[in-house]
Amino acid sequence: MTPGPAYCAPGSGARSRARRGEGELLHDQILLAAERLLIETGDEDAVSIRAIADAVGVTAPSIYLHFPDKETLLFAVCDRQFAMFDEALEAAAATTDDPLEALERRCEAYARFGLERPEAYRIMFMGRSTLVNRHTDTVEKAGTTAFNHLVAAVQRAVDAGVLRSDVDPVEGAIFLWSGVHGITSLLISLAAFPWGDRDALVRRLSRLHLDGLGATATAER
Amino acid sequence: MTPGPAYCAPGSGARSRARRGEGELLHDQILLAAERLLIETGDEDAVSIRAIADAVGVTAPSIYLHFPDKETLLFAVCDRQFAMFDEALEAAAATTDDPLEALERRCEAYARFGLERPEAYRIMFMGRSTLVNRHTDTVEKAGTTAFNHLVAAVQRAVDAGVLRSDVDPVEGAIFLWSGVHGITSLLISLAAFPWGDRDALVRRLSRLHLDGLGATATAER
DNA sequence: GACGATAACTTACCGCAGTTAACTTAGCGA
DNA sequence: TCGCTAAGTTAACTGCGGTAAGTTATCGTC
Repeated sequence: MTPGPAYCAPGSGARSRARRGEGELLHDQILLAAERLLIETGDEDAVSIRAIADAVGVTAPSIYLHFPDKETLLFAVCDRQFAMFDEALEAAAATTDDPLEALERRCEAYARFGLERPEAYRIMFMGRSTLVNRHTDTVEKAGTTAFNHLVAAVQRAVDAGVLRSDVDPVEGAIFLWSGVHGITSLLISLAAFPWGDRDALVRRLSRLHLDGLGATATAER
Repeated sequence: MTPGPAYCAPGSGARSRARRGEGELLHDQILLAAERLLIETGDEDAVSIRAIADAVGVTAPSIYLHFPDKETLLFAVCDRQFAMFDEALEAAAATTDDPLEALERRCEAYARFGLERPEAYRIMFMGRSTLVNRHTDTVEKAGTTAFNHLVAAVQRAVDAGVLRSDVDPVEGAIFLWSGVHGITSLLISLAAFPWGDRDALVRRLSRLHLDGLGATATAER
């Protein structure tokens, strides 16, 4: 919004032209530089083509040898950041045998992920639909596997009799997803609201969501 | 993102300079034109200072006689769009005497509002926190009253014995808010996801949320 | 070991964006 | 009628995403 000197780092300078057949090197360096800029500034707008090029030590048009446009580049950066998304959720769920506890830990891991990479999360899941739609492949890659895993996890909880037996696993998954996305998204955007302890809030809300699906208290609770 | 001719309408042309003391006229015309652009294009980026100025029939710098910068102008537009937000939720809740039903209708009205004004909703509740924070006054004006009303509504439901008695009204309100925001936000951003019938989905999810707060089935259910 | 094809860039430029400074014009009171 | 000043305009700045055309350096080949 506000103009002004956006990139100050005079470029690491050192970069020399890649050898023949190694043009893809720049591709990766661009991705890394853009990722670093996005994380450090926490501001999508600060990640300009020129800033990225400068950080890599190359001129702006060179970016377009490897990415068709800035949008695609940004989504590619987010794709990298989401690479471990599903794995993180699966890993969190795998830390317990209780299918209900597993769902809770999945929710907590989801929120943690979003809050650790707020700009990537915003770009992927909180953008204009016209923009997000233009990169359905990337967004689906980030979300579909995790969503299917969530559906399966809900199914397991239903099968185990710790959720109401009439819960449709897909609807239950949408319910949990929208719930945990809701709090993650609000925490990202309305950081100034008096949320109190974020982790505790996420835990309590996750538990309330599971209650909505008829969560049965298990022995150790 | 993609450059190109952003505003085609050659301006209604007709506008003539305001009389002395009536400079505020332009202020309102700018707001209205910006609002119209935002709604018609459904694209925040299409609402450029030049496009607004052109629509009003004035030159770009004139905008700055009435708004310090584009951000403030955009939030002022959203403020206008949110003017009826709380009223809409209160009106929806007032259509029933059942405090539980009232909460459901409140949730449905919330989602309906967000889906009817997606860009305003996105700017207010789904933006970068740094940006949203710069306009806390506007965002708080839009949200605080409605939130307090929600807290009171939860309290009434608890008092009526249709929600679990140990539900903290503030936490319950945050739970409902994040839940309905979650689905609203996802419907806005991930329009391509196979949600099925949106209204029905919102209703079912709202009901599930209330179940999470221990909603007791009332007679007519 | 010169040579030329071509991969890997750079230079120069376009139009649009938000914003500012300086200038002009029109209305009103004295 | 004069001059103050509110209500604008003109011209310009910098930075942005993106393109077209030119350059340079590396490589296989003769």
